[in-house]
Amino acid sequence: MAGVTIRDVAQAAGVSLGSASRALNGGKHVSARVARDVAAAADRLGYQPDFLARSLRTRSSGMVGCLVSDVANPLYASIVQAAEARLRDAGYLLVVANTGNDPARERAAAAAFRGRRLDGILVAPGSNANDKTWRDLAAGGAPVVILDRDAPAEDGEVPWPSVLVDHRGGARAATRYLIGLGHRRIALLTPGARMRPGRERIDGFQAAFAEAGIDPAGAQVCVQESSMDFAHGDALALLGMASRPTALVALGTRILAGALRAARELRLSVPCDLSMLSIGDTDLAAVHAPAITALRWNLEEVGRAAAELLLQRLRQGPGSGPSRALLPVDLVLRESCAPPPTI
Amino acid sequence: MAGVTIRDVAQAAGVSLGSASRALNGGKHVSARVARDVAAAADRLGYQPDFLARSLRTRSSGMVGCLVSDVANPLYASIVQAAEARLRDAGYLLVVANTGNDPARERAAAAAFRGRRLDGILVAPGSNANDKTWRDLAAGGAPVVILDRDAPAEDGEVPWPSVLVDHRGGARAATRYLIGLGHRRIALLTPGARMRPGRERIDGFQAAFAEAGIDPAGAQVCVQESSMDFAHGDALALLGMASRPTALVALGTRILAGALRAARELRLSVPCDLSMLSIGDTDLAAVHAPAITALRWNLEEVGRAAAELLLQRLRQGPGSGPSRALLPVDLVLRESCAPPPTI
DNA sequence: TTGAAAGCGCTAACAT
DNA sequence: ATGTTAGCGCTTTCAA
Repeated sequence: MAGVTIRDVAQAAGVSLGSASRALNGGKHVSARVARDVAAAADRLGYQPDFLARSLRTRSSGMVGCLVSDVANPLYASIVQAAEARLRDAGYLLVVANTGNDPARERAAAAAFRGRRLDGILVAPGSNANDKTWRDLAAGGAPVVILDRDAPAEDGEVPWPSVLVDHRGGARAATRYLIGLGHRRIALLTPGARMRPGRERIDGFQAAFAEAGIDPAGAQVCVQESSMDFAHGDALALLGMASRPTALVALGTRILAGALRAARELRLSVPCDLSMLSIGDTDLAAVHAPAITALRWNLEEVGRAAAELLLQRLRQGPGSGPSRALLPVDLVLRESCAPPPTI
Repeated sequence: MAGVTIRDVAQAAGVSLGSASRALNGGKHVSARVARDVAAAADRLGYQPDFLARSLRTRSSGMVGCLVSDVANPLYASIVQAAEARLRDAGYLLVVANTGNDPARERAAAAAFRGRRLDGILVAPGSNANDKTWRDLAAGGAPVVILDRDAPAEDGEVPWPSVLVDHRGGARAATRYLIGLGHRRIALLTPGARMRPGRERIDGFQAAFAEAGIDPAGAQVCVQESSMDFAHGDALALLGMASRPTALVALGTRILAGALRAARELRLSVPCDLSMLSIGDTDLAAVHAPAITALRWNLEEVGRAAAELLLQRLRQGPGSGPSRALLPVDLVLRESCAPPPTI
């Protein structure tokens, strides 16, 4: 059952090695009789082609790598899931590696990927520390698609294919909405100001204030790691201030949860005393009472678009097809935002 | 930079191909001078070994496959994450495939894994439909570790290595706790009665009733898919009954969320009117107000233990080391359970 | 210890 | 259209 080579099939079918190979693959330049006999023999013997050997010849492994900081993060999990689905349909296997945003681990993974001849890479770099690594990988012939991160600096050549989420537009719309409700002091709680998503959010947040011609001092940016305890402390401090923010915009599950807890402890009712807006439409936001108004973007679409961009290059070569996908962010109106209390 | 073969290294170091290979690997039967020269040459040329070619010889790819229904499910995401971490430390790459519990996709993935010569497999089968597939895989020399599922029937040979979670014990403890609080009508909302986790939970749930000598009619088992809308409808129906359950035990995020929403709509306050207990300690359970009492088990440990079981077999051969890990389930007491209302 | 040579299973170029 | 042959890059005999 196992260990049946194409040789055995050829022999059993009474044809040469080459004919068997041709019959098993495209089927071009093969007579009907040979095709039939080979197929029959392969079937009878339970022949399973050895992709490894094939890869060694064709210099293509039929595998794609995915490099993110942590697949257990729901943000990435959906991306990986969607990318895998699309790639599997195209016959590729997906290799995942968690980097924890550690440049050394990123490099190690890149080396492992190259050594296994992975055909392409989906990556969300944790910094620009490894720009050279990605450039080498791409130069080595494996297309690299960037996931919602800044692309490495150009060589003046083709742009890096990347899937970007319009965090800036989202933050701007959310802030504009709150300003429209009458809020003048709003705090943004987000992690990672160094990475694209955080930076763009802060940018959009501040842009909305500027556009509205409102005192920018009311736009509090509170950068922090994505931990509930930190968020809780920060929110507590923020809401304890003399002229406290009347609205909070908080990322994801942990930070949002910390902020909600702080509001509860301070006996601030949402949305009467405090408006709350979630960046990312998590289960928590949807289920909380009151339901939290949220910024939403399509995570599956990020993975799918990234896979698509990669497949395009895998089939048509580098530089083919569109090189960027920009995904919109929507504002989902719920019950957690209201005009600020009149003090 | 790229395309440097071991040949080039040997030539640059002025030694034979074989010597270079020996020097680059174990370094046994190699003189100090050769070792030094080869290392220097490899370094200077930026030699990157080709794992594919090596694999073809050694019949080992340095990769492990992981087959689950959906990596985006937080339950699996953490397992994958932890397994990847452990396997990476051991030099393996992790290939993931989502099966959606579809037997055909499971078989396709198994074939792809075998074709790529993956060294081992971590799998959570969606049914017993593919027992033969797993058996073939194992017979082909790739150890198969089962993740919290029923193992395929034995051949009378070595038992399948598997990592099991004590869902039965957990459900029993939770139910016992609710009974102790005075509840006599409790509903269990869980998906997948056909799979091990659901079956064991139902088992433990009913066992607790039997032990306590309570009318088993009070133990409502409500099997359903893991969707918020379904759960919401089911919970609504359940709580609208004349003698409604006074406590709900609900799985994970979606079902729990649906149940919570139903309770809110019915103006049933938790825990005064209705006790709520979560199977799985999700963010939602921890963050909800009131915080939800939950059954918790260590997902990372599932992945880590599975990787450990696999590595054991990869290194020592099949049948070596322990073949089962049984992980405990703890009851985390919070604020969502109280004695039933006196009607 | 070292070099030469075989071969892992396959595809592709070259004959026929 | 088919058979033959030459590798892909590496490890591993087998001699020396």
